[in-house]
Amino acid sequence: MNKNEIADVLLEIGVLLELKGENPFKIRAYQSGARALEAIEEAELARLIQEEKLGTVKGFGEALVQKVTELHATGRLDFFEKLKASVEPGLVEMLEIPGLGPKKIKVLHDKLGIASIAALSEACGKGLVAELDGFGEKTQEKILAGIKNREAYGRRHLWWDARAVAEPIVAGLRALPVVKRAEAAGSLRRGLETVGDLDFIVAAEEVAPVVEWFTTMSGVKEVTAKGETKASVRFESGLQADLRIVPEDQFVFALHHFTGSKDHNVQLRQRALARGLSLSEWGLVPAEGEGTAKAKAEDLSLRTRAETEADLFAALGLEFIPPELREGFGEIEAAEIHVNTKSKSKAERLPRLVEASDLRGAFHNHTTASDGRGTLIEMTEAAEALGWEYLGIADHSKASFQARGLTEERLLKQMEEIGALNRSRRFKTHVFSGTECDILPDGSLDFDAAMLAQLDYVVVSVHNAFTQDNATMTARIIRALETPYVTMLGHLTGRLLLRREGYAVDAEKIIDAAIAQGVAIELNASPWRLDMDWRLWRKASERGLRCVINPDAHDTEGLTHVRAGINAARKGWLTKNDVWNTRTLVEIRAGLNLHPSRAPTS
DNA sequence: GCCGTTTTCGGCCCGACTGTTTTCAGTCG
Repeated sequence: MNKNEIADVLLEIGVLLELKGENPFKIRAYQSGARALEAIEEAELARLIQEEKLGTVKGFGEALVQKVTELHATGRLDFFEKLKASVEPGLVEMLEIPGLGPKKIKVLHDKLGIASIAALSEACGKGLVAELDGFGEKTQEKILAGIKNREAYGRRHLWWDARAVAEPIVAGLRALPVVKRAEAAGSLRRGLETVGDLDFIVAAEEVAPVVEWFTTMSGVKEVTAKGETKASVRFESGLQADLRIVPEDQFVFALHHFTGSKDHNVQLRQRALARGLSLSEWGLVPAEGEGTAKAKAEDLSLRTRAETEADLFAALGLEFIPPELREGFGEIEAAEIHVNTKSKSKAERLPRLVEASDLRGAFHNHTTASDGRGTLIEMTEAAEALGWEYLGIADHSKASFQARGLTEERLLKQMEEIGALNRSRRFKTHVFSGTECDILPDGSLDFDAAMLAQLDYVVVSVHNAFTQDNATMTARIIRALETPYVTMLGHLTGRLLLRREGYAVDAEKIIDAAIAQGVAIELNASPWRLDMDWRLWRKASERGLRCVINPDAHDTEGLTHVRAGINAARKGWLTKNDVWNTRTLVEIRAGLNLHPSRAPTS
């Protein structure tokens, strides 16, 4: 079993133990074990198990070492099988209903024999749930509403779509006269690829006008809560938005708290405690002494002052941690301020993250020649408007028939057009001639070497036979990477967020092959791809993998998707130096090793 | 189940909200 599969088992064990009413700290141990596992590389895990050193990794004690070792070797775990058999599968699903946790589910199961959402819905309809001890009419109604909402709005939303909703709201809040500060928090601010709901934190002199504006803004379908300090609304799309209003001197603490992630917050609070401080959304105060943290936070003399999040981190001996890194994947250790920073290796320090303004172009873009909706001229014009020094055109190859893939003849014709456009000097942006060449099911390419050699660069991607097994697909892609003239691999897994799982691949083997061949892997910035996943980039980049952020644009608007790619790159700890298309035109030309017939004209 | 500059036991992040309750348990973020 590979490490991700093992991590999934540990998480599932956590859920099952929760339903059994186990000690919450035991459950947390399984969850943090799963998280720690995700941060280890496959080969590293194999080595640790082989050398019996897994126990030296934080979070793995005797019990987890034994379980992980067994899963790794045999793919089976007796403890897990027995546990699974002892819990009705329908109960797991019931956890997804808001307001229902393990305790209530246990009562429902023990007293009414309910073991599925359907049975629960029926029991609520008959009024049986309201009669249980600890339940009531309100709870019953809330459960019914939760079941209905789950069907209607149970899904997450693309970061790109959520951002489009959130940006005007932040602008609108800031424009209110009583508002001092306003920010979007939550997973949106962390740049996560999908977002559950929106969180807005506002510092204001008066609450009522802010709540009024928020609950009556356009697009609001339903006001789900409206109180003294907060309000919640739901939009037509099903997206929910929460507003929290705090006094100005608490703004930074609330913003940090609601930006999360949960793991990051837990770790930061532990760090605070180790320094005799208590951190909450109210402030940073001494942990010792009388009264709650909230009460102490109201005493200005006790509270650490923070104008910015940087102040908050500094009070805990840390550099500012950009929101994108706050996932609990080692950012706090990396942010520790050492008197002698040379005592930390590069990998242990907080990186200076790549920024949107660092990009000077991109390589994977389509035109009307294949399935794009912008012409070569339109796309170049748009790239110039973005200030790009270069634009790579990589239309589909002939095997992608459904996308009007180009034959050799059509591709040669397009190369001539691009050459003519460059020579005309109509645009400041230089256009590179490339292809998004299909990787055929056996790993050979859709164009032969003679054709590929004439291009400025070659992107290779999988567009068919998605159902091949992991080993076949991995070998297929590696064979393609080993073909001469290949510059970069397109979308590693072919996933479509919230719609389709990626095809099965061994990402680490492919990364190794790419590094060995000096081939780049793309970070496909299309908001519904963001593939290769940010969770893989940090390690891959440390090992020397070259990243290219490509929008995979199918129209002029699509070029702006690089912003989503920048987000993902930042979440993957990438610096400007790690991303190839931050290089200048001159550097890129040198790096492409262009065919003599296509030598630069300037 | 994990962990230790109070170390082999007794802790484990913190607080709000909700609904059901007369003092709090469960859930959520």
